[in-house]
Amino acid sequence: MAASIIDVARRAEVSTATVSRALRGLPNVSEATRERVLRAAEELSYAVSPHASSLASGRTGTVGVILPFVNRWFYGQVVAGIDSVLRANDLDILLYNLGDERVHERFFAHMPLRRRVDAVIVLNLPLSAAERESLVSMEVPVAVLGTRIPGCWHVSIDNAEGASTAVRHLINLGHRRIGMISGALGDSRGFTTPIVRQHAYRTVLAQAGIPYDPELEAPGNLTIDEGASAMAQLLSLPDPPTAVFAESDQMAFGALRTLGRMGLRAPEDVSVIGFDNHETAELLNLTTIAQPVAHQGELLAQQILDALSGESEEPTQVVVPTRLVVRGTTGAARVARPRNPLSPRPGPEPDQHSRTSAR
Amino acid sequence: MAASIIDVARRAEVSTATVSRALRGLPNVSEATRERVLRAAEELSYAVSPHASSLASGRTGTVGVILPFVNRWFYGQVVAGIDSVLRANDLDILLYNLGDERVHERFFAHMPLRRRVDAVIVLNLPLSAAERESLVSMEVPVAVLGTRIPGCWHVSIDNAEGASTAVRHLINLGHRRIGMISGALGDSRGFTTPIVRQHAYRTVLAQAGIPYDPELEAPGNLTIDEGASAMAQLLSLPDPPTAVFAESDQMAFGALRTLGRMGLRAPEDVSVIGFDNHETAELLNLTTIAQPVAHQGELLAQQILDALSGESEEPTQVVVPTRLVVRGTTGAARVARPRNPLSPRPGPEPDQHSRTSAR
DNA sequence: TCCTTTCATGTAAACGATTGCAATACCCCT
DNA sequence: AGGGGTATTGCAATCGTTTACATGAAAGGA
Repeated sequence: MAASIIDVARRAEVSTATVSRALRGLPNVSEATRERVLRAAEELSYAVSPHASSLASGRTGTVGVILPFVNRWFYGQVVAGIDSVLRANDLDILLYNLGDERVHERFFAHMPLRRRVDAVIVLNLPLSAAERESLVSMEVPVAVLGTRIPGCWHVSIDNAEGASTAVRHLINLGHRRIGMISGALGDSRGFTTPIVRQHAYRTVLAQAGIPYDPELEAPGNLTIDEGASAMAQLLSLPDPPTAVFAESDQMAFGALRTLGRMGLRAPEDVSVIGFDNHETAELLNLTTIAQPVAHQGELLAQQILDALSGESEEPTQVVVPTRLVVRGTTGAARVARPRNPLSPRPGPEPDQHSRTSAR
Repeated sequence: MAASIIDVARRAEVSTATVSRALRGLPNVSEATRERVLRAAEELSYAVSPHASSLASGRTGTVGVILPFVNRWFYGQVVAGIDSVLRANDLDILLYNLGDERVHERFFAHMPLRRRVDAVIVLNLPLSAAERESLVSMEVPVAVLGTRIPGCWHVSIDNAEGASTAVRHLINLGHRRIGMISGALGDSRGFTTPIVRQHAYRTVLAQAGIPYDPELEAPGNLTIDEGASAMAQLLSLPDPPTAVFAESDQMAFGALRTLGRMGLRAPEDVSVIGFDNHETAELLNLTTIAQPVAHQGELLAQQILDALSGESEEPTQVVVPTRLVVRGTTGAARVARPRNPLSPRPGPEPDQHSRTSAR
């Protein structure tokens, strides 16, 4: 059916070895021969069998990408970034969506990527120690987005810095009662990113001398709907926040929806800041912490290329900067104004801690 | 390094043939032997080499998915749908993003999927006749979303029906001057979906006796930004539309943004209806035509499974229904109201054509 | 008892490349 | 003319399975 290397060899009147060399542009093939082979291959519309090639050479020309969601904006962007640089180097993408817990378990039980890919890219997946172990035991370069794994390449943003900036932005606007919609998941799987951001939130508040109130932290699970209910929960507090930091834009969108449905406005009634700079953030005029999403994908892919080409390079770790994008949903705290139409409360006294931000 | 089938055979004291049969659950293996083999494989933590297996058997356990964008909501949803059913049947996904024109060309020049996948799923890609040809010449089942290709499996929505419903909705609300933001691309590649929807728009207008005005059709290229400028263009007409049908929600979002920035409101000043029921549509309260996106992915994958299992089934073609979702961005035409606060213009005289909708 | 089935297993030939090594041819020096 | 490189090319082993076919044993029937 499809022509094999033997057919090409016969037609070009050389051995299969020469065909192989000629086709892959290896040296030590005379120009005349190479042309003859190329022509023969062309005439037979020959294409190498990737499986045979992989079997013989050990290389697969494929990179496995494992991630928790394919249908979320963030991951789509990252994959697009990965794809663009991998494709340019003729590497294919084998996609593994491990969102479902059982799929996740099966994946690590059988390791279907074993001998199947030249490298692996892991996007933001919470992995147990044993799972990390089996990942590195595949003996191929692994690049990880988000969490750091010893021996693996690594790309991430500075989540602590980004979250701190967000909270500081609110504090600088005069807010003292600052809520947070966290991405801590209901299920047991531990994404680390939300935790880091949450920690930064607490730290910055503490630095500003604002007492910690666990009621101000509502879990949102990173979705619009959950963000909406989290906001509803926060607003139902006896002393609701005047500003809210949502750990993701999606949750911030939900928060804005709740606000709208309750007849409240941002930033007049409640300031809202998100995280990601989702494509819709501009549309909704959401203040947020921007991170270069697709670019992180490109960086991961580039690391893979480095690992694959460079003989014995050490894994690098790159941290890309975040950026505060001020739009319309954050504004000065109402306390700063003479009249305080909503939910009057005792203004907390400035305390003894140092404070860097202006009031 | 990694154990091979020979190691397992040795340890279980059988031949590799028996190992192969035992491991794949083929009949004609005694229970005792099967257990022995399973144990040996377990102890060596043996995993079959997919490449060797593919080479020998001809099956790859992989399905190629080719699409024009990975980072757009629609495609993410579809891929998620595909993934869920393919994964459940232990088929892997090889992702090909052919958004870039040069990548597209290279793809069809080299056919890198040839002998590499058991089936192909094509998402909404505009293909030339020659390209369709090379696709079917791969001799594997092909399932296509959107356009119909002879000999291929097919899933789509009824675009004409959906678009007609959208336009009829506006007409029923009393609108006579109805603009359209079309997805017709600037570049030469011909996605068929936008064209079908555009055609339906014209047809329904004609049926309602509304004269055709090419100025009311603005190209939007399916993005938020382009949708925004298309809306700006429509609003700058001497006689701007009172309602706009955007061929995609993304473009509708852009349209809403333009409206907002110009101080206009939907539906009071201009009614807007989109298409897709994008996750953000609910957030923005956008009236739209809903289509089951992820479900279409599942259907495509299911077709592939049918094609792969069923011996000689004929390709099926399934059309899934769309649904009008009325939200807050469409409302009765202003003309129906006594006062007309914005952009007064010469009310077009009722013309001689038949008219079904109330004024 | 002998012949025919049926079942379990082994043998060895694909599958379609890559690649280390050997072999040849050619060139340049001395 | 002879010797040592160097650039081309071919040979054949190898990668790790699957599978058609052969073999042999056990079982069943007449």
